[in-house]
Amino acid sequence: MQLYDTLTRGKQELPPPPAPVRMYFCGPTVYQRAHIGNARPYILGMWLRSWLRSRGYDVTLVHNITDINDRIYEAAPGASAELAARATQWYLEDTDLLGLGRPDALPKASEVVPQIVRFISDLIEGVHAYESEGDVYFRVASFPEYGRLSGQRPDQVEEQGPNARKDDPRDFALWKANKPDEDTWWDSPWGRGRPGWHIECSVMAEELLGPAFEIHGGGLDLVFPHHENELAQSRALGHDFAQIWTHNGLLRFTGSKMSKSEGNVVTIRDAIERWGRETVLVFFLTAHWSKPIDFSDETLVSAAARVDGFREVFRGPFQAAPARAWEGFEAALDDDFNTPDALAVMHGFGRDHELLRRALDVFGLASLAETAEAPSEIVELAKQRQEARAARDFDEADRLRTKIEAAGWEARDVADGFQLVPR
RNA sequence: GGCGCCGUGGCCGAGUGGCUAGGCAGAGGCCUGCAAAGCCUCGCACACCAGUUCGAUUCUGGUCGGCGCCUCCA
Repeated sequence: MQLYDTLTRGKQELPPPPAPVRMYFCGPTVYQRAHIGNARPYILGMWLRSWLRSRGYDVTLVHNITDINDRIYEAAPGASAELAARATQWYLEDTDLLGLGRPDALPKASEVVPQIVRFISDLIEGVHAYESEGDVYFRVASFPEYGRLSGQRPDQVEEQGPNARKDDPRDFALWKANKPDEDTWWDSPWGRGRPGWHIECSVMAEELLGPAFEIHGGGLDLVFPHHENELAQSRALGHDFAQIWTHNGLLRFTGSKMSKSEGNVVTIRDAIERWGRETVLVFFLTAHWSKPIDFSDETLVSAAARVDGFREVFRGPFQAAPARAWEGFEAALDDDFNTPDALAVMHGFGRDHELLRRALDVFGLASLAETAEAPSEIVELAKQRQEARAARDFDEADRLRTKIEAAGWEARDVADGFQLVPR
């Protein structure tokens, strides 16, 4: 099993099963309803866990929730904690709609503040951090490896606005002194304040997975500065931290990135309400996880057609796939979790219900194998239609078909009678 | 200014130094009372320009174009 790793810019091999695979995926900042782009790392994490477990790995997936952040203070002056709690609930509800279950742990930044304080204290004890008027900053110059993950050179990074508290404009905040309009804070050796953005992830990951773990995931837009800084903080303390960094491509919406600041947002709920959870999942399956993907009517319509196609397979007779067909599926996913390739293999399963069901199950799509039972009154109409056809009264047969269709079912003639399929 | 990703047939999208990706949409046919579903058949694909090579969509360099990041965006 290998995965593309941002740090080494190449595919990295995982040790063979049943080795432990500890995964940390960066989750959302909770201050409003999550958009469909936020779902990508969540879905990727859940799918990877599912696949690796079926391959015999001992998998632990941690997916964090950032509930301390400027955006939250801004969005709910005087009630930031309440908003964070509510938006956390929204996120859980919305991702639950995808039907993939939950990660093994969903830690929140606000629950690990004491550990964060300890982590920062350790950095100050070395040469890597310093206190300044109630803030604490990471000293980028103290860490020669800085920039390896993102390829950024600290001296080339765009000039920031002046901040007199920093020794060097490239330094980043580990702890921020409380401001008058910030209604949530914690006490610390440096006074009242709250953690900076990046430190929480280093702490939560190491808290739950240890100082060295296998996979760290998140959106491509987090490579710099977020993940670069996480890596710097942890390595500066001598921790190995993540071995493989998986960064998922971003969703595009009418050409540009879907993001809250662009205002071109479709929430997870909206997407599922409009397209259904299966179509949304298949949509994500159609592109490799590391590549950008366009959220458009065209791509979703195409995904919906594919969903119908899979459902159709289970309505027809069983026919065994060629020998070794499953191996192709395994090979596709073992090679950098190539879901578009796996999808092509799945189409090659033909009418082998068993194989297709097994494959769909990896992605939480086993529901596509379930065939719907028509209500008795519809079955009755279909029987009447069969009689009309037998009597060669085709006007009556077509009238009944129209009636069946109006009730949401499609009457098909098959060799030994009829078949009713939801429309 | 710096860093990174990407350009494949109408659309989506894998992949490979020479051997059919696949799906969606479309055209024709078989089947059907008519359909639907299914099955069969079909379409000069690899941004551009050089180079390496017996041979490049695949490697190298450049050009053009799209996208992302540059200290609180998944």
